[in-house]
Amino acid sequence: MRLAFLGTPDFALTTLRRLVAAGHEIACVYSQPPAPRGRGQTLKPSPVHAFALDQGLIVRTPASMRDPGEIFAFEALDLEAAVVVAFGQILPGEVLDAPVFGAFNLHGSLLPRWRGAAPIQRAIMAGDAVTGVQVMRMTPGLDEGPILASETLPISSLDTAGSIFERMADIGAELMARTLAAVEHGEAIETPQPADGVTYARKIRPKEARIDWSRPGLEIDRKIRGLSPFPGAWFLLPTDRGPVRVKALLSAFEDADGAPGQVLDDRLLVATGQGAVRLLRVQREGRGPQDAEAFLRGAAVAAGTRLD
RNA sequence: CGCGGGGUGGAGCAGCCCGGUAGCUCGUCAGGCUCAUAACCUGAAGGUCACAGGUUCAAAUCCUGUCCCCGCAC
Repeated sequence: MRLAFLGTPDFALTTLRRLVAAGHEIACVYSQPPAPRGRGQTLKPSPVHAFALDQGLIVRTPASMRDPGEIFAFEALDLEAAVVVAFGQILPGEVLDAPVFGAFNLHGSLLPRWRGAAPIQRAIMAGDAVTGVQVMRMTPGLDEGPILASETLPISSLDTAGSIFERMADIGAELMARTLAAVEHGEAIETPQPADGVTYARKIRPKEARIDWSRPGLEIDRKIRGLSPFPGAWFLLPTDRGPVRVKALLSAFEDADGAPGQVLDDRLLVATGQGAVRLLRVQREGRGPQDAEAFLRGAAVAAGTRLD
């Protein structure tokens, strides 16, 4: 089919690759404009943008798809369908209606639960045992369109946002490819979302990444895994040279008691407001991520240490 | 030129400020001990201290430049 692809991060790139491999004609790729991110303030194209350039695809990075000129250009593409995955912008109705078959979005939750920006992270932080990935027809409302395809994924106690993203990207890409084929052949079935069970997945803000050890251990464990690897739940570790910021990337809840923030053994078991959390993978500032074992080899944390 | 941290045997780190024999926790190999353990004991191999210059009697350490990695901010 003749498609436009709208997406930005690696998660979206997986689907774009799949659609290219499936032989679809990618009339244009849209992505968020290069921003001065990373160290050094350099302008860096998004993963989708970089891939598109590499493939020789046409790329557009408008600041807003609501711009009348952009809408006009989009309509002029004469599309059969638009595929949207983690694009990062709300699309106006004119854009959604422009392609013959409409616009389809890949979403990382079992709708209507976790509509919005950060469904995977919020599902883990809420302690959901199951999540999923779905293809939905886009409508003007926020993630309110009918569902065309759905696949569930269990969330284990050792899953992180990163591990779920990884699995979901592959499954989702496949799901989107199959759904487009069905749409093309007029075999797609659209099911409206249930009216009940609507929740919203607020965007992750760096501010919420600081660990408050007085919170219940289960909640802290979920936060650690839900925010891993990005932005990463963190705390301060006292050292000879002052407090060092350490990210917790993986953890497990354990039943143990102590003053919140106090380390209970020499293997990073930390007391919380209720129960304890064992840190399994960490990253201190300036260093790369490492398993607790490796971390402790170079920087032993004695029982009794108070984390902040 | 946004701010900051880092590159030291296979892994993780200390040493650098105040130049002067390469250190710690592990891993590996050999041997010993134990019913057993992330167990313990003995011994061994393994490093041009990221790279290139400079200063010095002497540089991991001080100075200059380059490459790579990471945290914040976004």
